[in-house]
Amino acid sequence: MTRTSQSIAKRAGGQSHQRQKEPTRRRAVSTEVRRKSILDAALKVFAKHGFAAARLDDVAAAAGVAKGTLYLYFSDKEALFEELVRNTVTPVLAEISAKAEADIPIRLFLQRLFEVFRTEVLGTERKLILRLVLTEGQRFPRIAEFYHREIVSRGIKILRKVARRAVQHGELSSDAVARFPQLIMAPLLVAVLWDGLFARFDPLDVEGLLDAHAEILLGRKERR
Amino acid sequence: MTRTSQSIAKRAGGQSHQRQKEPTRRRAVSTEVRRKSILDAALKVFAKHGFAAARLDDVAAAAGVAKGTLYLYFSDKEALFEELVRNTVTPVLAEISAKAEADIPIRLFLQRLFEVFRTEVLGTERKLILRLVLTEGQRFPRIAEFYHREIVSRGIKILRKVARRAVQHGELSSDAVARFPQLIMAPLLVAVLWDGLFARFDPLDVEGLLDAHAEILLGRKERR
Amino acid sequence: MTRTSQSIAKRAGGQSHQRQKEPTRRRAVSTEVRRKSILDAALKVFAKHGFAAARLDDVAAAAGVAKGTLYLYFSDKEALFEELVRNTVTPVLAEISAKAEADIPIRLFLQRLFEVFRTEVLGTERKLILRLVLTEGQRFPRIAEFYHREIVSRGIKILRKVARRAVQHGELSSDAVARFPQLIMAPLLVAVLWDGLFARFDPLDVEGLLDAHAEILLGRKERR
Amino acid sequence: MTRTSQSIAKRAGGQSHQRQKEPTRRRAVSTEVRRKSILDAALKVFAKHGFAAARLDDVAAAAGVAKGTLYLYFSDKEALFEELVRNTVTPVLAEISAKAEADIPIRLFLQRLFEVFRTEVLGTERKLILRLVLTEGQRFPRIAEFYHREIVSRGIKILRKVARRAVQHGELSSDAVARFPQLIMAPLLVAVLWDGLFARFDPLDVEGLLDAHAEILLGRKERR
DNA sequence: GATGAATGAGTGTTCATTCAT
DNA sequence: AATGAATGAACACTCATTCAT
Repeated sequence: MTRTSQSIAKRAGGQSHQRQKEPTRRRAVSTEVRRKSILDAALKVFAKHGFAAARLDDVAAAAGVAKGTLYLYFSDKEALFEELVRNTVTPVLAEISAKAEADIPIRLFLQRLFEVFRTEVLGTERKLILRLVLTEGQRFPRIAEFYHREIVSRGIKILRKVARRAVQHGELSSDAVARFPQLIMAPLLVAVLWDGLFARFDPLDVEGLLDAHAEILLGRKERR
Repeated sequence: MTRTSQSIAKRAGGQSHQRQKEPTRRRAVSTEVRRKSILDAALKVFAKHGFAAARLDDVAAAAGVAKGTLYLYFSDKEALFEELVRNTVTPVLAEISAKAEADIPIRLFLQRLFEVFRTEVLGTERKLILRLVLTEGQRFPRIAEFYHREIVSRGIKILRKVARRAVQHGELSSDAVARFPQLIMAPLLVAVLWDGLFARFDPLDVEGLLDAHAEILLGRKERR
Repeated sequence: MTRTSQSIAKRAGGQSHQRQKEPTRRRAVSTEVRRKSILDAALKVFAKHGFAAARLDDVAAAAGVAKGTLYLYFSDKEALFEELVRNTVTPVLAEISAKAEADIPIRLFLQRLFEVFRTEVLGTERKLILRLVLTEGQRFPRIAEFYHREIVSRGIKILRKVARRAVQHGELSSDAVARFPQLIMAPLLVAVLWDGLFARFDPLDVEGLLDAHAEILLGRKERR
Repeated sequence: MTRTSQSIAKRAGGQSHQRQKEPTRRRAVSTEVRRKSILDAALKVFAKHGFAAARLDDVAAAAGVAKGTLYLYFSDKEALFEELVRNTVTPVLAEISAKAEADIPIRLFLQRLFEVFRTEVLGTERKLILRLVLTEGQRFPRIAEFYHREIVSRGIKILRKVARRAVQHGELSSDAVARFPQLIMAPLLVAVLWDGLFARFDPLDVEGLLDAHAEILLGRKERR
């Protein structure tokens, strides 16, 4: 229930044997490493089976630790899942945000946004996280809220700003996208979902999809 | 594995028009009614907790039947879930298809499509089914495949036809939508997901979203 | 729990419609036939799965009646099982008894006893009943007691009489068999058990076994 | 079907003579002890109710462990039952075999065989195992096969060897027993069955029975 | 009498969580 | 900190029995 893992804090105390800094620091490193390996393992297992059907046994096995060890790093299954989302999620946004600051044409912005999404999300484990948020978020209000606060609303703000500027610059003929920046992201999410649902028997040409999407958003054919 | 012995004939089937005996008809009706009430209950429970976390006890209670009764109608939890999707899914498409047959302007078609989606999906339990397909489909290949075959691929075909016609009629300036009809549906799916994830603290103006979407697709402001 | 089946008794009463003898008698016949077919089915199913693992669904299906019908003939699963044993068991003994009455040499008696056992027990469904008694009897005191009273103790009495006579006639050199007539039957039971346990991969030459057994009992080689 | 994740290494295995760490050895011991207590409990419960009607709840309770613990030691109910048989079964044979090696007169051999059987089987829990094999073996082909391979066929081989030697030595006037060593064991099995079925109201004088049996086999009265 | 849909107590099995080592 | 054996609540599924028709 507590969303912070317990034992890490404890680390300072205990330790009757009077160890000097060396081992402590070594421990500290190894602690972070272990924590990371647990989260990696958890991502694999949660992505494959979903939250409810995922077994902590499998997570522990995949992480190469004992089951009890999980509870030294995360208070329970839910906390592990929530931390998983919190951990993997943030950095991408910064990148996009950075691209938006520069006063580039929206055509270029979209091109880069989609490119980043393709390489940094679809091509990586972030795709799994995103899918987990979409599929499990409803049952995890804290995750939904966190994701909305940290990612969605920020992303929307950025997109809206870019769109407004494009309208002002005459790059976009309507403010539709500025009012509903979700329209920019919708096909990206669909790509993620399609990949999980139908890719097996009907793969999606994501690049083509995003090109077409940009074309529509910009109201004309893009040259690439 | 399962050694089912008791079992009720699946669905009334042919409905041989005029059965003579009262009891038969009464049974048949009552059987269909009960089946329906189980599916209704299942939808509620699955939609709320997801497949894995849903308890058949709750389904039975919500349906007002004993737990064992579920097994007279569905061989196991998975079968119940799959039938749930199969049962609720089909009719909407017909409606949309009908609208597409008439040689109406794409502007009008989109308007009606979105209207049907808002009233017949978002406003009903179909929203829950759709969400279940999106969130659980990955773990239920049969459901994903069924849904793709019966709904998605058909829907895409219809949309593509409409889009092609619109291109020929000069209503659309590019064939982007014809190549990726998913772009038409993407915001609708996002609306469903948003509703489940963020509506609590950041409700989405679906009508506004869809208007803006139409505006973008058509490349100009719509008058409504 | 009641060891008599209920509904058969009821048959006399009820019947508001005033039927004459004809239908009643027809019913009576059909009742007995049905009862028999249920017992036949029960034997198959109990013999295959044992009492606890046998399913009344299967019994009903094999008997060609509805599940509820079983309860018109037998008060519950136990009663059905007990009646099964009671019904099939008795007649063989009479035959053996008959053979014993005649003042035949023990050599001949044994030869005939084994022959009857081979043809009337091992070759028939009685083998299954006997095996059921041996395997399930411990959990069904009433069956064990019934079987002991009706079959075992009577059989022992007969065998003892025959053995005593043989001792008096000098056909047997010791009264060992007269004291423990079980020794005559032991290989027969072993044959039944062996058949169920090991016959698949190590069939038993029952005829050879019984010949050898007779040879030992009589203290010399038999000519056949 | 089963997705066992926790699992304790089956049996200590090689017992690598000298382990250094206390805890390892303590665990090992305690593990073996617990395993044994579960098997003991299982024997009681299976012997009383038979396999199908035995409840693992009862086994766990009798073993003084939680129900889940059973699954740390045995993959499922069947495995528990099979291991039960495998575990308890072997040692007796060695004893008998040992007695057979010595070139003792068959009269003595039988005397000792019966004695061992009375004290080491009838007087112990092995009686229960033997009875379980006889009563449940038909439904457990692996058990039947195992028992045949490990016990029955070996036992028969030993008995046959002894019998042949006795024939050669003129101790037995016929080779009947050599051809069908089952005839030696039959009364022993009958004793086990009788004990379970009829002992309540008609106890069997096993010693007398076996004496009489030896007398018949040897063709003359034994002096004891 | 006969049916078979409905019941619900009962049971094998799983798995998140704890805790002695 | 780490382990992994132990726990026991939880849950899917079964099947003897009932009863309305």
